[in-house]
Amino acid sequence: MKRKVTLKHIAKELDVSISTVSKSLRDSSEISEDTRQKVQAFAKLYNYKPNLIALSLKNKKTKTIGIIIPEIVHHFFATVISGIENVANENGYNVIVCLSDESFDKEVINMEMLANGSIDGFIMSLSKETQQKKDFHHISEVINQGMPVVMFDRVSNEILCDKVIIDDKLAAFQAVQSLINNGFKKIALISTVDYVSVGKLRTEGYLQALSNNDIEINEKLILKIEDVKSSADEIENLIKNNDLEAIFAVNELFAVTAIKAVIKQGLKVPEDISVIGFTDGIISKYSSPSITTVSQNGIKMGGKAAKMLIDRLESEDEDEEHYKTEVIETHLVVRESTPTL
Amino acid sequence: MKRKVTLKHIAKELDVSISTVSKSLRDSSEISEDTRQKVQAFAKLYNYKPNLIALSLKNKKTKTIGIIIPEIVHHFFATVISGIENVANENGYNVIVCLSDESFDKEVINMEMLANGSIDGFIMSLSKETQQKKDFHHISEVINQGMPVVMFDRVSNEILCDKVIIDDKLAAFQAVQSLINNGFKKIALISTVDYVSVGKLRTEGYLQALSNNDIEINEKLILKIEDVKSSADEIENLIKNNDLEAIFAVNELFAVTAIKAVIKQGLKVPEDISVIGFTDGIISKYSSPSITTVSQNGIKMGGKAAKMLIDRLESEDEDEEHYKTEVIETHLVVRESTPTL
DNA sequence: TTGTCTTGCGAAAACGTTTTCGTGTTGAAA
DNA sequence: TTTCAACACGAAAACGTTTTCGCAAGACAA
Repeated sequence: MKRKVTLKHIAKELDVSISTVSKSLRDSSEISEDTRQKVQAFAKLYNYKPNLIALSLKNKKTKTIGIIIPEIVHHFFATVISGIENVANENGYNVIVCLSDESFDKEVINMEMLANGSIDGFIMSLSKETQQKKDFHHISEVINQGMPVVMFDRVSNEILCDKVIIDDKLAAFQAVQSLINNGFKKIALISTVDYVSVGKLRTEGYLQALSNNDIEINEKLILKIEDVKSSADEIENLIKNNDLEAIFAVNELFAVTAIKAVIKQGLKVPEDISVIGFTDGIISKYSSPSITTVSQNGIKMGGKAAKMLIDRLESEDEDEEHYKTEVIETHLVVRESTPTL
Repeated sequence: MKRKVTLKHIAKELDVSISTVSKSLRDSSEISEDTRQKVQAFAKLYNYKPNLIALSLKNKKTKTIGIIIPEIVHHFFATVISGIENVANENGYNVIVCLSDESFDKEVINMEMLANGSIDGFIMSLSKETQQKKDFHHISEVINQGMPVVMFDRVSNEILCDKVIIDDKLAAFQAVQSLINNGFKKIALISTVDYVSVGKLRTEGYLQALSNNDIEINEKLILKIEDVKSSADEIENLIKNNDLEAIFAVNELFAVTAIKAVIKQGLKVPEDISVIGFTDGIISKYSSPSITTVSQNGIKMGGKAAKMLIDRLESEDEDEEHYKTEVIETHLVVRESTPTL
């Protein structure tokens, strides 16, 4: 077991100073050709690699991006990480991932932990609890210390920083409009509780589409799921008690659960009831029937977020306070759960 | 924008030495009650938090675990990360995630990068390319430098280190045996190419089950998928050209693709053909029909791996060379794609 | 001989900690 | 009065870098 070799070791071995070694390795013109070659050869032989922690301390830069997301066993968030990682790597950055588990406290703890020197900037999506409490002090504190933050998907207007989102309302609107274009009028909505920002926006899109087409809004057709565990039963009741033509679900899980419920009633998708979901993940693709859904490109979102963060990190001129919000375009992926137009 | 406050700032402001500040904050008995309180009050007021990078450099410990996996948009790997993160967090560790993208080169680069001080130890699963090349020098090098490595799932016998696996062969054997118990004899296998260690082992389990029950092995019923893109067609042909009773697939994707192919042939699952998959992920759960599958508990695997790594990191006594391989138990989750027993 | 310029290298500071050791001041015991 | 311990604190080293500055030796010109 040979320990890692440092500049000091090399210096001692070659009987020169640490400075000389450092300069030699960085091809400084201060050092004679002779010495330089000798040092470089030795360093290569012993596989010298500079200690990144020491560099971080010296440069006050870690070349590491902190990611804080609610969960990772979730197709969308996984794709976002993948997108971030890609762009980060291309630019010589690593990513350190923390999970808030939808908990406010864990989000705060993780942020404070990482903010103490471990990373150069954050990319994050709010936990449900944080959105509910509307307490963002931990985030503004970090921003105040001069550490850039990029938020994605679950963002808040109360925080000034760069953001990457999709136009949830518009996307939902378009999805519901496509159902209306198919001649459907009795369209149910399966959404989340309102404090989840994206759930709320997608609900707004649904309402907008109906009212734009002079379809009366029927509260009985709107289901807001609080607890995922009981969602299957609630959805079954929704279908049983209403003579539906179509269902718009704000995520994949609700969509596939709806389809299973429809089938359980002895009805067929899409012949009897059409279903559109949100997020083009594994489930939508491999469900039977496969699910027509709004695709939100997580890879692109993550990539964009990483790019924005790195740009800000590497722009010397502190042209701050000029925050941008990027909107990633969505589109409807038509599959088997809706009639083909 | 107030910069982070350091010991030096506090020392200057209170007109004492840095040592005094440090000791005060650590409640050293060397410092008078008076000074201690003064310093602590000031530190609290200015929200002092020690710089973790400086601590890492001093202590030669980063309290960070490096994870290297082939991909993250993959339910199993995501659950493993989740399991690791959980245990790591409980023990005051962070995790830094790198993706090899199934590429040997990326795996090497990522490892070398992290090995230079950024982390205390690795948890990893081999990329396909690495398994194919059988080149593990980057891993043994790291181990040689005294950095502990824990491998999971895709491991290699050529590397001596702690490992966490499932008994792939046994699990596959049991799955196929359960099909045989149902009276099936014409059982197809959909597997990966052999250099993927788990694919190979699961194939062995399949073969073992057949031969244990004196069922002749029919090479035509064994499909080894090289390229995922063409898998759907290959699987369709397999089903079309053989009068199958059951299918055992070595992963979720192959299982769900098989089901779709069966349905496309106008046949029914499980009435005409039964299907068993491997890995209890999103797909198996939400497919229609839902899929009977071998569950490999990723959370548990990740948690175990993290525990093994942390134990090794924190055991002062270097009782090395005493590596363990933990086997996580699996079990068959029976769902709709097989007859109920 | 003196002064100046280059070349080649080393000393030291800096990043932010912790910790060991040294030291000056008290107060009390001898 | 002297001696010694206890107390309270500071100086400095250490972790591994990079970089600024200084310095010695030699070359060369005046």
